Amino acid sequence: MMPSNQSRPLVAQSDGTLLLSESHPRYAEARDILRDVAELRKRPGEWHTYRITPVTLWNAAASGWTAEEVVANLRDLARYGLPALLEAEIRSLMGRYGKLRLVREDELVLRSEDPGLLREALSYPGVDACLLGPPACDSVPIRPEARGWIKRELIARGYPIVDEAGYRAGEALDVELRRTTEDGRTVALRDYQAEAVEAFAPAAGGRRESGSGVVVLPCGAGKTWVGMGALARLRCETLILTPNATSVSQWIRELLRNTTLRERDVGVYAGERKEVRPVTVATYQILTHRQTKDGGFPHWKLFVDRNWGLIIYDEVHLLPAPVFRMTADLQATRRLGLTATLVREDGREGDVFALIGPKRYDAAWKSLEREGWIAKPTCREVRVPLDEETAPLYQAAPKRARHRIAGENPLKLDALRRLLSLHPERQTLIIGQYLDQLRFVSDRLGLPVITGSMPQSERERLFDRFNRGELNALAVSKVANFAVDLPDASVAIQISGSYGSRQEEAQRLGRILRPKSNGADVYFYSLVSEGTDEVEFARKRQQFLLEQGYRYEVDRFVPEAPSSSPTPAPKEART
DNA sequence: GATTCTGAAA
DNA sequence: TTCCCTTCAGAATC
Repeated sequence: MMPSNQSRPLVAQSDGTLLLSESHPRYAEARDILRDVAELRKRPGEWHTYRITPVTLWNAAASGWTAEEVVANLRDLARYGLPALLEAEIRSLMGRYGKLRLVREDELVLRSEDPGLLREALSYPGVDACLLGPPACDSVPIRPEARGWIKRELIARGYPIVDEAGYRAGEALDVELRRTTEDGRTVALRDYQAEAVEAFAPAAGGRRESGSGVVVLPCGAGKTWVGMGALARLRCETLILTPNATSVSQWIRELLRNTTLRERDVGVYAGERKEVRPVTVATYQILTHRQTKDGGFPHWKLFVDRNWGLIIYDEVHLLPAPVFRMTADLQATRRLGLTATLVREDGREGDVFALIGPKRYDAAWKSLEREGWIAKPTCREVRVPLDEETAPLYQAAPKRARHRIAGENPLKLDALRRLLSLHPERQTLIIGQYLDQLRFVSDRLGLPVITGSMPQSERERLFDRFNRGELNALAVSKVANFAVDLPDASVAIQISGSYGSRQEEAQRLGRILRPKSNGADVYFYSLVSEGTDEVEFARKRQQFLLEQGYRYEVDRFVPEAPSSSPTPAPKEART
């Protein structure tokens, strides 16, 4: 029998760091709880590092957790107890959630049953400019235009505001999901998509503060369907914002195919076309475009051109700062954020929470995989040594230049050849960061390479050949991060990547996650130069996928000595 | 009038 | 911290 202190899987530190033992029998139970109340930071081996932050606690509170439940669960899991400091922090932060509420009375009012808390919150500089009149003991009238500003400002200071002031209905729109598409396929939301719509906009009344917030779904799980479901539920004129033009046409196509909207109801506001229709799809880019350096934002009027009842923010983790600013002024309009990850590289999770809303629904990648909605990937990191010429070059190079030398390690070509030979029948994408390297690889392997400078028409020709199986492998640059219409492959090999972008890693894996017609598993390889900074960068990039429950195995590529007979690379699996 | 090219911004 | 891709707008070219 285990000693009693070994019977618990978690070590909790007073700064909010939580260490979870992977091999512990209660690991799965603990992981499911930490998913709701903390975020995973590192997963290097036996001990997984989680972190509790104010935003993770408030998201937990928004989805119904009480401080008492969080404390009780952590206590039950913590091997050496829950540090008093951390417990106090959890109680204090979560205790504040719901204590400050924005409500609509005759006017917009910030209300609290805790006069001390309200006084504290109002004491911060700038807050008095938001007030419409003098504060009473338990409430204070707020200027309607300051609704977003005050939420954002106070959350940054540790005071979350629950917004129950409701939303304008927007112009009504007669729209529903079709029963079947024109080519006869049945239109229906999957269970998790319907649950997400329900969590965002409950059918009958429901919680007054829902109707704004974020739905988290993995790539390929059909986020547009959640958007269409919300549209059909709320039946109002809707503005949809997306990160790029490909995604704009995808939204338009899906809306026409699966809802009762007709062509004249749906508009594109991007590039050449500036249509404003009952449902309008625009890019973030056009909204943030400015004529001159000091000029305003000429396209912002789109936000008020019509009486939108709903704004959908696709890929909300990419929302640019200026659109955040604009969104602060639009708090009376319902907002739906869609994303595969709430994590932002710029650390503005608090802005998403305050200005779009709390997390309303979150489907774990792993559970969708079990149900067959996304493919099951095998992820391998392959360590490739530097050759005799490159190693001294790397050592001598200034720190800044090293990443590129490691990324372009010529031995990666041999490793690539070997990986390709493992899956000769599979459609394979080779994804890289440097155009020089991609051209080198494509030249040696006799493959076409697609980069940003290739015209769209030519890309499509290559995609067609790839989809028809005339081409087994295709090298692609960073276009892979953006082009939504990239064909389906079942093997992806990453030969170089940018400095630790978790976002990018998820996108690239997403390229192969669409379920295969034959139900086949898929493979994701990442080539990393051994003994270089790339190892650390790769670790950082992998973080998000590890958080979703994927694991990477580490192999070492052993180049064949030119004279000796070829031997297979010894495999050394690590976690 | 439509297209391709170019530069700036992020 | 670089490299890369995308987008917008206006100019050049057919």
